[in-house]
Amino acid sequence: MRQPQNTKEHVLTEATKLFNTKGYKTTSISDITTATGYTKGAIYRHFENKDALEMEAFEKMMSTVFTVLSYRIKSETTAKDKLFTLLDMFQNYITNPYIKGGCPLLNVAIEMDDTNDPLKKRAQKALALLKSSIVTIIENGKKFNQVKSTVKENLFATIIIATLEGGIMMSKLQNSNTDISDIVVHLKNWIIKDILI
Amino acid sequence: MRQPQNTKEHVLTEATKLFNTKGYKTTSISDITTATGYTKGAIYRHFENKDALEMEAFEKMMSTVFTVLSYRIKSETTAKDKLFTLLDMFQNYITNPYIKGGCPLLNVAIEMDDTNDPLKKRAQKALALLKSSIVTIIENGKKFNQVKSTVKENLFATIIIATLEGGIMMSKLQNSNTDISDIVVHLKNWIIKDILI
DNA sequence: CAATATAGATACCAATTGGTATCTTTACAT
DNA sequence: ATGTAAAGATACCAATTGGTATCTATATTG
Repeated sequence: MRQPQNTKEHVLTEATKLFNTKGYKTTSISDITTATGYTKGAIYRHFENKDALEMEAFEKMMSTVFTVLSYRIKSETTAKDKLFTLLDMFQNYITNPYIKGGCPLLNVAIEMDDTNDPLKKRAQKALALLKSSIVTIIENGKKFNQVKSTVKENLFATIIIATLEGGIMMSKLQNSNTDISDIVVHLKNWIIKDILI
Repeated sequence: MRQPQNTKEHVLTEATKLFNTKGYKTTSISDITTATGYTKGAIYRHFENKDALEMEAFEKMMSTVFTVLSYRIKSETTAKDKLFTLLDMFQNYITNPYIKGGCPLLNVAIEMDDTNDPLKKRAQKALALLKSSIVTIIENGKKFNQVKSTVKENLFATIIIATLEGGIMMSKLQNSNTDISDIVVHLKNWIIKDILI
């Protein structure tokens, strides 16, 4: 009864780390008890079951990342600055990680193969949200004559996300940041050359 | 004693399917016994342990894919045709899969977090091989005046792979082929516009 | 200060895990 | 046809899995 809210947060924080590095299904409850120092009894008081813990952990990661992301994007005024901020955040997420283990979205997308997995459905929503925020930047950029009218916003968003996520995969596999860094530079050059007016 | 070679191949084939969809660590030996109809005794006669099975399964996937890939690339003469063939093969691997579950390289890269995991090391080699075959295409393309001399072959290879793999991830997450298809079209246009002479 | 509700610890559960020892069956060489 | 060696089946193992029932300790409310 000491600080239940604190306990839950602590469990969630450690579980998040483990899920994003070891994987969701391969992280056991006892992995979490040893990481937190709490017992099963404590964990199951705060989470109905392991699935619920997984979901809350993923949701925590996404919400923190999207909160910062949307704040930073709103702080910028031009389409260029908004896009570059987004790219920088992706790069920074890998080179100077707040949570280790790479992109949570990518990790869930690869680990969950079952179409009906609630976690997969949640990840689909997250991807859609990320995509739509890029689409919005382009749409507004067109309005204010900062982005070429020929740019297809949906395709653009797809390419940006795919290239970043692929770069994250390569960096993760090779334990090196060069790939994701090179890719961000390339995407910036491409945006300047072919996207912006 | 019926057909030991056949049995091993059968086990390997089913294990491969399971590993590439369910995941390596989350696929149990009994998953494989039910998929093949064989018993544990049969499996452990052909494979020293589960790790060895995982490794052989991954190696099988990579070797078949690289065999076809290098054959097809060699069949083409120009840098453009070689690159387009490679892109088409990636797209086809997803839209009309020989093995379901997406790219084996991507799957292993995300699932294996332990740097010393032999499977991860094997995947690193596979990525290096894929990269080098793209680099070679560009190098030869330059020699024969088909590719702009300003193209940085290593960066080019990184971008191609990252974008493809990211597209595969997106298609896998959304159970749709539109992303990977759109991305292949985009990469072809980019190659024509900025890479080829 | 006492009563109550609840956070967390302990001890268990059946099911499943990777793995092994052993038994049976089958193909093939003699 | 028969003996042998290897292929595969059966039956087990300890360890671990997610989960639960219950017990204890503690913070808050009256």
